[in-house]
Amino acid sequence: MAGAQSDRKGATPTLEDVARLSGVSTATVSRCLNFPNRVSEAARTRVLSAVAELGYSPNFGARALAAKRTNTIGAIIPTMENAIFARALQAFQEELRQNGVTMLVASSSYKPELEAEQIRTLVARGADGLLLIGHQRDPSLYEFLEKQGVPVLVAWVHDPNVNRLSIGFDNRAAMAEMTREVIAKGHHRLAMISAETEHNERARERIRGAKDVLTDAGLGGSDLPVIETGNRIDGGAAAFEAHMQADPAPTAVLCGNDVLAIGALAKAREMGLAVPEDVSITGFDDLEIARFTSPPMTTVRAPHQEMGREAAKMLVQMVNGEAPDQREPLETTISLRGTLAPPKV
Amino acid sequence: MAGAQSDRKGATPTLEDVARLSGVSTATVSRCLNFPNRVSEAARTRVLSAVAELGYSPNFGARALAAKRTNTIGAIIPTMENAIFARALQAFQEELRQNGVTMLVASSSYKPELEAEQIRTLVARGADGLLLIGHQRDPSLYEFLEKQGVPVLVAWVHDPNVNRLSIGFDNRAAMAEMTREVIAKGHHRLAMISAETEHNERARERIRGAKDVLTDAGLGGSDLPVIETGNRIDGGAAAFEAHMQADPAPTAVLCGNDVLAIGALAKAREMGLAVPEDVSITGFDDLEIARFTSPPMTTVRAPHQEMGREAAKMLVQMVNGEAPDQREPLETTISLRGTLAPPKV
DNA sequence: TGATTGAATGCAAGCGCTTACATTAATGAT
DNA sequence: ATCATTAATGTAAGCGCTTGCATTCAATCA
Repeated sequence: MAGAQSDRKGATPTLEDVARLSGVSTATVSRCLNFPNRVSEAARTRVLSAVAELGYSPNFGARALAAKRTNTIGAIIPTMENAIFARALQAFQEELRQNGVTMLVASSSYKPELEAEQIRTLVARGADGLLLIGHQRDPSLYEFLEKQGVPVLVAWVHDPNVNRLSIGFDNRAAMAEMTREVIAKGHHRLAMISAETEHNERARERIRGAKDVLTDAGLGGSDLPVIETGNRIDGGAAAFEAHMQADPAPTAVLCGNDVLAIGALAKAREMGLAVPEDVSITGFDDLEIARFTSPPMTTVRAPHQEMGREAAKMLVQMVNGEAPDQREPLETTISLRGTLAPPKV
Repeated sequence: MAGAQSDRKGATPTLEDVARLSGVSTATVSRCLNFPNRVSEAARTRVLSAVAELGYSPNFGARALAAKRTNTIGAIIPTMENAIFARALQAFQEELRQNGVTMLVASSSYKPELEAEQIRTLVARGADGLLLIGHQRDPSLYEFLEKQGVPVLVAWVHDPNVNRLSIGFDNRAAMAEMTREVIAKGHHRLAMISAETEHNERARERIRGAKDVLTDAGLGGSDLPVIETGNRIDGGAAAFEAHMQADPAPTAVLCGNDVLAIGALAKAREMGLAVPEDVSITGFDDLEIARFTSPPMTTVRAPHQEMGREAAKMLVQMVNGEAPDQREPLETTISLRGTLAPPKV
């Protein structure tokens, strides 16, 4: 009765149907599909035409079960609502697709417990590898992944002190460079608006970068007023307002990212403060909109698309059992635009 | 020898290991995990503690193969870079998660061929159901999905003339309402900036909505100047500039979405035109940033999160073989803010 | 010519789970 | 006490694919 059940018309064709139609064994069909050059030319053409004729498409579950591999890579990002992750992810997905692997995304809303759950879910779903943002998370998660044999790549950071493959830029150095630009304009009283740092090393590193430079310049880095807030425009606006209550008020406000900076800029306008005459504002990320604010935003440009693409390449290697080299940090640049100028005298 | 291979320590535990440890059959373990109330209290506690002790987690491929179901739902959106899809997707994912289903996303970059490929990929990957944006696509794709038995839900539109389950709002009516607001302010010369309409019925419907109202008001709807452009800020800026070359120039520019409107607004400023004194601008979507532009943007608010959440609920029903009712269109509202005012006399 | 080799293929044993069906135990109705 | 009914569990047959090993056959070598 072999094959009787798959003879029913209408049923999804199986490997066996293809084998029967092309007059070879299922093993040959399987090999033909997975390692085309392991079968003879003749067999290959017969199989391929049978595949086309039947409209055969391999069953994912069966393949995963037998091959112990799903050709799926998971990505967990803090939020989809920030264009910056979206853009990197888009590039990541495109590159994966070219390699025949599918992306599984989840977002953690910046919550570690949720992220832990997502990690377990994606692993249970058979992700062959995982892309995570930032190194910081409970060590037991890394142990879990190690035990499960799921390779991990960490993106968005570059920290030579951590011995784990990553692809990213140096958040601390980037913010330091921006801070140097700011004090080079003659600012002495700075303030900073940051994303919440508790579970976010990128945010912390950016603050450190700013403080480093201020300290070196004898401007008391440890005294830098920093307000942490959620990554939303209104959070940036509120923090800016709070900073400007200080007396004397800062002449420049560094923002940990563009979303916060846009909020700050909007609030400045609302408060009747001219930017950059009364106060300078800087961002980080270089979202598309940064070129269209009024005045256009001075911000840090990080190569998000490149990061996504490279991440995909590395991860593909990793799930294939190769060990890619740790990359050098990606370059960031300062986009000098209208929101930064010397302070009034 | 049963189970000999899974006795090796270190290997991932299987259902059989759990069964052995808890002294029941694999069938009982399986039932306990999938339908807890089909097994006795006693068995349940034993099984559950065995699961915990072994750190058992079901094998995805095996489960998919045996159950012919993956508990995965695919979503294909035009782009991740627009916050509006991201927000809906986030809500969609959250709701799915609560129902134990995982989301598989792909983005098509507004390209039909790419979308077709993504649809096939997601189906091959075992998606139990699919969320798609808009009705418009090659009929053969719908046939394919039908043949594969994969239920589809279409979001972002509500068209009573199409006999296919959908969740969304009435793009045409929403834009009509906005247009009515505009002419109620006394505008006679309008222009419109739209996303590219070729494969985008939402964009087309919005244009129609505007024209409907103008025609009814005796303002020659069919003469409405419309410029189509890519969904980017700079596209909106360029289109705005082009519209303003007309003589006489329009006194109000309707934009098909907020991204375009932000571009228009930025260009107006650059051209030295005051908004809303010299020209009114309206958007569509109500992105977070719409409240923070200068002046704040008058736009159409659509309930994206609700749409995402409802879509998830409906799709979960659908993959469970239930047939949810077609929902009424979701309500849109006009957010009247600063970019709309009567024209100068 | 016979032995050796390697490429191409086939055979068949799983991969780990679900579920139809069979079996047993417990309950209630008569 | 008897039988029908229901609840709980077990048995075992797949689900559709991959892959180790065995087999075949033609080419190559001594």
